[in-house]
Amino acid sequence: MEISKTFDFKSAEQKWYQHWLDHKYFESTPDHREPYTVVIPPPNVTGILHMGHCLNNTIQDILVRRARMMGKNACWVPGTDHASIATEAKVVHMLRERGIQKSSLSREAFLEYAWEWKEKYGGIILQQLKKLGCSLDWNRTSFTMDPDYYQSVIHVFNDLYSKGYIYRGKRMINWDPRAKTALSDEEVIFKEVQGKLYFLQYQLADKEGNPLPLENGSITIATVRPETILGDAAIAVNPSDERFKHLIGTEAIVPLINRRIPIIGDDYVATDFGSGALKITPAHDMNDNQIGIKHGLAVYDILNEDGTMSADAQLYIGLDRFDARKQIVEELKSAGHVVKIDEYTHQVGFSERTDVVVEPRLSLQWWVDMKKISSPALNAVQDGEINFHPAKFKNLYRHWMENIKDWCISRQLWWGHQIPAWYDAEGRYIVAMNEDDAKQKFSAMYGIENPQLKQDEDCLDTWFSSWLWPFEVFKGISNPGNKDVAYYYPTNTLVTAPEIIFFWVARMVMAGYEYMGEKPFKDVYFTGIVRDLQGRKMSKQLGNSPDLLEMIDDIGADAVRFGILIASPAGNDLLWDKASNEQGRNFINKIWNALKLVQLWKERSKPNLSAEEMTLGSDWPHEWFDARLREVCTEADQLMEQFKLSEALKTLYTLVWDDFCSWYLEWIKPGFEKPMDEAHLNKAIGFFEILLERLHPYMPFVTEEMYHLLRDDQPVDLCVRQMDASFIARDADDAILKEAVLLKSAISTIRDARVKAQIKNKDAVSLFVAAKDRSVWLPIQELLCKQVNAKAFSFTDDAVADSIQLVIGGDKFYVKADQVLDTSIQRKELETELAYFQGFLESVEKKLSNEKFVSNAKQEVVDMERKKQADALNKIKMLKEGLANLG
RNA sequence: GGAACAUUAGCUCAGUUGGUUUAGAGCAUUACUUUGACAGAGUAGGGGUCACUGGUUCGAGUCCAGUAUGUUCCA
Repeated sequence: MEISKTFDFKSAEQKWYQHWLDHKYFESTPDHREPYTVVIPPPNVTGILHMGHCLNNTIQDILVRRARMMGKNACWVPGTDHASIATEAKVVHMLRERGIQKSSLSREAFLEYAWEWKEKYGGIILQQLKKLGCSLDWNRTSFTMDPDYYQSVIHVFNDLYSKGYIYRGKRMINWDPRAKTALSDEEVIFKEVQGKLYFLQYQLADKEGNPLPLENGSITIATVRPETILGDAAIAVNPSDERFKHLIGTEAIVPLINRRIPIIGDDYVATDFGSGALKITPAHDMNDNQIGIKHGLAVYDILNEDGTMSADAQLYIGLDRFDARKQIVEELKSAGHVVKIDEYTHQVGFSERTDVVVEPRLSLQWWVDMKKISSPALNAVQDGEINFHPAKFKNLYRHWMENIKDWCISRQLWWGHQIPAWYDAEGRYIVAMNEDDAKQKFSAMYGIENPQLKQDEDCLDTWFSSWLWPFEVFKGISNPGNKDVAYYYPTNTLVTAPEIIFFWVARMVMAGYEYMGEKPFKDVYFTGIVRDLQGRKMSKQLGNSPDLLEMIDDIGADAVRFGILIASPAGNDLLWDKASNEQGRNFINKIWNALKLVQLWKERSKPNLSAEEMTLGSDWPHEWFDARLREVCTEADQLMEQFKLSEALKTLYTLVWDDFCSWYLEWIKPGFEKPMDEAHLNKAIGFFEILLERLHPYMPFVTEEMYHLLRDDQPVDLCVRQMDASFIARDADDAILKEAVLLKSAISTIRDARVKAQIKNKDAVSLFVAAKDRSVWLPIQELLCKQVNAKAFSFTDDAVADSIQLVIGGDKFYVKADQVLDTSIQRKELETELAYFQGFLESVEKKLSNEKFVSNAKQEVVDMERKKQADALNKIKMLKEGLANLG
């Protein structure tokens, strides 16, 4: 068959992915085999494929394809996350383009648009994963807002509530005073703002709490929001601060409203910022709120929903916060409280939606009491029931789990799972599965017939649904104990990014134990963050993320997979560069050319060659490659077990490029215009198939294509070919591996000597060996001569005149050419080498003459040093002889 | 502010309980050779006081302490 000059990835990718789908290779149903289950970290339904996905899903595909070829029932479940914030933003954007305001719509109408958007644009990313070659079981595609999934989320909320694990509580949130809504942290955009830092003087109070005149002492605080002093509950100083230490326990007076507030000590206060004294406003600052809780301070909420001053502020009631700021500064100035005003640049949060300054504000939210469900999840990782790769994340996980904070699960959004709580007009509420259930429960609890109830407007945090993912994709909650969940759960490996270890991984572990009584996965592989060459995280904002689909189109999915993986050390971030794709493409080109060579041989092959036709008599190269293949595959398997995917691929890369292409194929190559022995050829094809099989999980398309080109009657597709476990299990033959090491080094050394002595390639040389053990050279002498263009090989006991002397494997080698040798380069080489060994010998002898070393070090270490000494001495002797021999 | 992790050749990284030929690989780079599988291949070379400062030890890239820098997560 005619083979194209290069691999045509475009047609191959299209052809083989469809072929695999047609043959249902990716579909899994429970059977007698051991399952290997992976659930995809569901990408946002709004998402498009970027480099992070590429890395993450390439790794999963490698694991899944490998498991499939190793006799497991591999099941990789695809799906998407409804991503409430991101999706709602997209929908709002779409509506705006159509001239519709979200606020003008009812919840139902808005959700209709949202579903319309989801059906039309959602899940593009799943189609893109096909381009990458991902072997997902598409029949199992899940979505976190599928009807069953939705019900399961509601069920879990009810269940946790009834167990007392969910409660309502006040929390500081980001408030958008224009939209009159809470914002998630992700919706707050921080901008650097040139503002003013006001230094304000508070009078101190006497024992009765009456203000002392300013001349009798005062305390100065610094603030950028002077209007908030109306909400002050305390002044805090650092207890180690000599300037203020003595004031702790006394009181100060809030200017203008004359509120008495305590002066407290807290380590939180930075002594070198502002004046060193910090006003505490628990209702309007995140950190102040924490300090307020810690010290049991009063809370004065001075702002209304729309950002105007509230009655609690006492002054400027109904005035906008910024107007209030201007006025209060003037009043404070005239009352003599302003010490100075500095220019000050700081970060201010703005609403992504309305671009107004966000106010921190206290509000009622739903919470999960994490301490109640976290302990099995902590233990599972500590005890190695679940393994993290790399293990360093275990510490991070433990630290977080031991200091776990309650989880705020309500979000002021519509797209998502609506919180299943119903309220009456008086604010009494009930948690239930649905409205009827709620009415019934409410009547029973409060003794009210036919209550008028309204469901909570908010929806649940997206993670409150995705933490059920590993079992709910198998309907573990909506259809408990079904065949699928029993078979596939717990899953095997989760591949995800370390930044969501708390948001997602830890919570899945908790949910797994809470609802399945069992861990959700055995291993967690954390990928690195993909960065550009400047070390910046790849992101949409920076625009430094390459267009993945364009890249696949350009260079092929296999090259992209190779490129991202080879650059990806286990657990470290990777600096990705287009050049690694090129390395992938070059590698594909290399194996493609190996195929072309084998194809060429096929055309010239015949059985039972005559003596003249034969280039190579022995089977030695095949025996060696067989042993080498097993040795390297074992090594690669071990690396895979340790989740060192990148290194495993490097190992196979070297096996193919060096051992197979550079050595093995060269060794069995027939002489110019000579035929190929059919038996040799079949051996080579057999090895080639195993190499393709090993590479398939990493580069599925090119390997499948080549596998079929290698033999047109393949009994199965490579995608589902089963790796021969017994092949690997056999121990590699050590003797032949050692012979090969000797052969390779002999070839390299002699080739080097030929170059240095400027012997032309076509000029044959004669080899003489003064061997201590002649038998080691016998099996490899034929190949050695073939590879270095030697016409004769003989043993000798004496030095050979006018030759180049080399040392290979401890034996003296003489290379003799027919023409006069240029020995100048050779001489220089020998002298450099001699200097090296003399320096080396010196360092070894220094060590050995150190009595403390000889008496304290382990015997074997000392012996090793003695051996080094002896070897070096021997080497030096031979080098000197070599120099003498050059004349 | 707290915590975790990292720092080894131009780049990306290995380096297992401290000793295995005066630090290894891939990519990149340079020189030479070759052009009958190879948008190339072969051979060789250059390039590192293993971030810094101390300490433990006969011996430290490896262990300990501190410093610096970077990254991430949490505030």
